[in-house]
Amino acid sequence: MATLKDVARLANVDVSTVSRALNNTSYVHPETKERIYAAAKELGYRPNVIARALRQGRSHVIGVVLPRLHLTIFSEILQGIEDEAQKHGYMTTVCVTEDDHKLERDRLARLRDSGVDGIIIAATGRNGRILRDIRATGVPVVQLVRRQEQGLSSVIADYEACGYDAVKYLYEKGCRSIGLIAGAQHLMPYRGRYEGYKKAVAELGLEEITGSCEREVNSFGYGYDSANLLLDDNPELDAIIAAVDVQGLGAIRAAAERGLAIPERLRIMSLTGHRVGRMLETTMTSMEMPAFDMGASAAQLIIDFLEADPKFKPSERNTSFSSTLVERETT
Amino acid sequence: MATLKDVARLANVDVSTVSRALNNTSYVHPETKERIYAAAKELGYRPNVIARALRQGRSHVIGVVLPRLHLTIFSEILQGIEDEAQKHGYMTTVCVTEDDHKLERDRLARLRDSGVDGIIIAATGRNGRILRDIRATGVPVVQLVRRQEQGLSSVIADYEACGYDAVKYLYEKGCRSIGLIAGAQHLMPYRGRYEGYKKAVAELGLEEITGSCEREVNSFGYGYDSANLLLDDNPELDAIIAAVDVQGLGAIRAAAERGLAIPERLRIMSLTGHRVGRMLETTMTSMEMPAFDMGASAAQLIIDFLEADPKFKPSERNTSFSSTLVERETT
DNA sequence: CTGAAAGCGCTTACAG
DNA sequence: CTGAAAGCGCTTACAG
Repeated sequence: MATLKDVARLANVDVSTVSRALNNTSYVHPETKERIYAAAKELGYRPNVIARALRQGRSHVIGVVLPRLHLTIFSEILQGIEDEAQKHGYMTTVCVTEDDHKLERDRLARLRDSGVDGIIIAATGRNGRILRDIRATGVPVVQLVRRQEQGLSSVIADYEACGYDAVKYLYEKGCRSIGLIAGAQHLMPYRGRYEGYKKAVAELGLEEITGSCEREVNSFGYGYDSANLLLDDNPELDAIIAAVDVQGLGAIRAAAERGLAIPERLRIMSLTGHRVGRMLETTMTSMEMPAFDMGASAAQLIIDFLEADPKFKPSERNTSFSSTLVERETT
Repeated sequence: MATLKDVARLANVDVSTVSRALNNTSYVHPETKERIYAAAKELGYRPNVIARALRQGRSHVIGVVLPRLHLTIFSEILQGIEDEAQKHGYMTTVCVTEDDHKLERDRLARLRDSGVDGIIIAATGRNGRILRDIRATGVPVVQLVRRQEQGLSSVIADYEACGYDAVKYLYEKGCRSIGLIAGAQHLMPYRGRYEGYKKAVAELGLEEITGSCEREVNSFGYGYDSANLLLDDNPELDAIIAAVDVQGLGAIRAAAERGLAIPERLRIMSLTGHRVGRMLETTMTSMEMPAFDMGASAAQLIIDFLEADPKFKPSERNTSFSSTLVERETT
């Protein structure tokens, strides 16, 4: 690979001049510039980003830490992050934690040591100390989807409204026995959805019916088992609200196995719609959050911070997006 | 952040000694070592990987280029890659191309310039030249899933056997009019599956019935439209083979809309099973490739190359994995 | 067994 | 408008 030095030699100038010309970082005589560009082109010069990173103390890499990608909203969110990052010349490096806080800790350590410029994370909520330590060294950290920590910026959706609106919607459809697959209550999205559900159920004078099980929360099995428990305990149940789409798939499957007609006998919906809901034998009603925009927004937050004047670094910011109900066949 | 220099000062030795002690790269007196470890610990020293990368000319990052992650086998494959990479101290940076060769070209350029040590790619097949150029600079390149180029190592599945076995299986189930959703014939997995299908159909004396449409190939819509075309043109059709799961979802949906009972009236299966097949209202039969292992194997190939003695760099290697039929409810 | 020096490829004050 | 020099934080021959 050709280096700055090679270009400098060919163009008959100093490396510093080449650097200035190529980066447009200060005035260079047009003729000199011309020569430099020609030389760079001839040699197929590509700047060594590692050397640049070392010198500038900036790697132009954003670390992204997510629980999982497959069959979750996170793969759509990630697209938003990458899109925004690429636009501004940043690369992205993604770590998947499976919601295991030890894995998460390990990945965060690696990211820190690998010199990422910023971190976007949908956290387990068990590594707040590390996140704050990282933040304290000047590396911006943005919480995504889950606002688990105080003092760190965040981009989330309005989960409480999701839960609330879903109940109201199902009530209007005629449902009077509405079950919620509750999820992990130490994670704010699940907690928020439950709070909204609870509020609506109370307002409507309905019974609170929630179910959960011991399996990994963001999974088909969790939805399947929880739906079965709900249906066992509440034979009169006429609606199930799942927190996320894969849980909804599990609930649909459970209903199918029991021969419960959807939506006539049992209505099912998810509070975190993503693409899969539209692709089913019976398409699934869901609350859809603007996943792509949320990802882009998180990346924007990081980049704003990084590109800001060191004297005026933006402070903590918390953004909440609204979800919208998309009606399909399961209700 | 503490640097080597800080540690050296505290331990009263030269930075070079600290480096040797911390990296175990040559004998250091036990007592000195002790002092150095203590100093490093006290300062919370973390090596600056960017500086190390610049000095060693190795970044310990593997670039991964994939068409997409959502609802494809690639998310499982990626887990295999990351698992293997992490084990050997490599990070991974993932780019998604949407099978757009311009995007792919751009991402490859970025990866090259960002100094990745190796590249794993499921390519569009339109940037062979660039891939070979990258390979020529000593950066190992492994083709994954799609073996589009000669002269570059690859990890694939036996697509032809998949197509062949699927037809034989359906024939044994009593099917005599078996349609194939063909997919993009310039991509080797689709081509291979078609060849296997063709061979089996010929052996069995059946009619060759294939369908395709103009949409993005790895999508629900492609499966949905193709299935509808197949069913319009061949009312007697009693089986549909989809290349990938999302196409299968599309076919299931199309059948459901037409009121065709699955599997009694129409059998449907996919040749690239991943997790979603088990999560459906009617679970889907599929050929399952060992996705995780394939990813791990690709990463292994890259790492073997990188860790090998410069004088004995391993040469091109092509690995093919077998798929296994998993029978579910759609057949 | 350890130190001093060179250098990876850049950028950026500092002169002039 | 451009050059010379320093330095980012490491590693690694080279001496001794």
